[in-house]
Amino acid sequence: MADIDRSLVRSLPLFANMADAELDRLLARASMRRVTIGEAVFEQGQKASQFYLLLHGRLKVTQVTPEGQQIIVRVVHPGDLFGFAQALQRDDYPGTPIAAAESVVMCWPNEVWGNIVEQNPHLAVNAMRTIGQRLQEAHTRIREMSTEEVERRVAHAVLRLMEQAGRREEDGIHIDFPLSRQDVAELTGTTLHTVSRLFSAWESRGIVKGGRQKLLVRDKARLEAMADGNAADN
Amino acid sequence: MADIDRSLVRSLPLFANMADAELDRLLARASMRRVTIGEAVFEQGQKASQFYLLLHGRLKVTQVTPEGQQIIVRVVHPGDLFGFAQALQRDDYPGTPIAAAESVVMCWPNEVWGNIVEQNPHLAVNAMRTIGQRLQEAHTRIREMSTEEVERRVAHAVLRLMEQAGRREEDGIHIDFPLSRQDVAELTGTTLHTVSRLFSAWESRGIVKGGRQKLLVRDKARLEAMADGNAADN
DNA sequence: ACGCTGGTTTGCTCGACCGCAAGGAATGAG
DNA sequence: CTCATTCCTTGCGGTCGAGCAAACCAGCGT
Repeated sequence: MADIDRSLVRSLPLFANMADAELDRLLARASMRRVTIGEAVFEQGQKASQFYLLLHGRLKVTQVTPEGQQIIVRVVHPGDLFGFAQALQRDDYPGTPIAAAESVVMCWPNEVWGNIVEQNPHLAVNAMRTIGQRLQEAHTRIREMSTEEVERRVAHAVLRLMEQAGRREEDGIHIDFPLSRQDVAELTGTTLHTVSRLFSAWESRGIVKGGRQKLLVRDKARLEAMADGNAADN
Repeated sequence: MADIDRSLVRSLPLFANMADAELDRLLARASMRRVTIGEAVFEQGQKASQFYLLLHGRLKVTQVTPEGQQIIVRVVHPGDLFGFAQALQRDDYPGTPIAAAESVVMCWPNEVWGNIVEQNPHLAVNAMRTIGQRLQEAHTRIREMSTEEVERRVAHAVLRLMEQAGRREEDGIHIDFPLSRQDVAELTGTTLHTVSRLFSAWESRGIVKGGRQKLLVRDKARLEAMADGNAADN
């Protein structure tokens, strides 16, 4: 396998304060893979043999319930770890990461993890922070789903996507990967219909501008006001 | 401060494969504290200076929204770590752990964490597993809140409590700490009224038996059937 | 024993949101 | 260009569960 260039990952916070030599050693055992839109990196329930890092693109991690209902557990952004199942003490993957945009992932065999941690506690600490952050996000989501009604939840979700995947454009901030109404519904625990209705309403008030698998936030302030519960009609 | 006996924690999975000497060194830096029912170990938003381990008792970790709505983020059982805010890259505590029963906690100053990890990667790995498990539980809860209607969610929550805090009794399995309807509501994202109604209905069908801050599961199988969506009336 | 406090039960009403259904627009394939 | 697929919109009716209100009850302190 061809060597992987250090510069690809050097800037990631995960590898901050890791010596070049260490990093090279780590990269020597990694492999890379392209994932085309709609393709799954691995499948829920499959035996977990590797763990992954997203270099480029965007993934949505989905879970399906026994009844066939689907939800999006989280969105993976460049620089995020995912599929670290064995760190979670399980031998199968709990979800399916699907490429929402053309993506490039990097992966290591599971056994590497033990070595890494032994030799480089920094990385372990960083990884733990990452997982900790996930945990907090999850709790935030639980709190929102428990206490807020749909409109506010969706507003929050959109704002979060904006932070994580927003891209400045002439007339607002664009969510920088294909995102359907259905996706937003699965992120917020509602239905595609309700999301569509909400977006329509917001668009007529000039807060956002929608499109096929597209979303543009024009008035961040008003959206935040809504998310924070200020009724804010007009 | 008096020495803390190794036997108190030896059996915890968190400290599995940790040498006695190491463990003693760790315990030497720990302190212990009793928490009486209703008392908070620390408060949400407070600066995080220590991290904790629950030795005995039961805690419910609550968060309050800006609007004053309260939810229970999770229940802490003996042997669980909690308040590991700095591992999550934040300097304040995200929630308030309140004693639901008389409890004993153990705690360490934050700085200790770094040393521990450096000297004992095992512990880091174990801690990560713990957090990973939390994350999974959170995702499970998100999935349930997204896809299941209230009755099934509550059934799931009760079953989980049963696993974690159940105690065999003559005529069923008793949840071994004071748990109000309100608590269950805050765990499942519903209202005390709805929970009360559900429990009444279940009781009349012989599935559970309620009491003031008490709950006894008489027919686990039927409860599981309900949680799994089998309508199961009769 | 008495009255308080905090937990629980239960009825009623109403609204947010889901689910269905039908149609419309954008995109890609042949 | 046309067709098919996929995504989006919108109307309508039904319902689950929230919210309010009023009792009720158990346990505690005095």
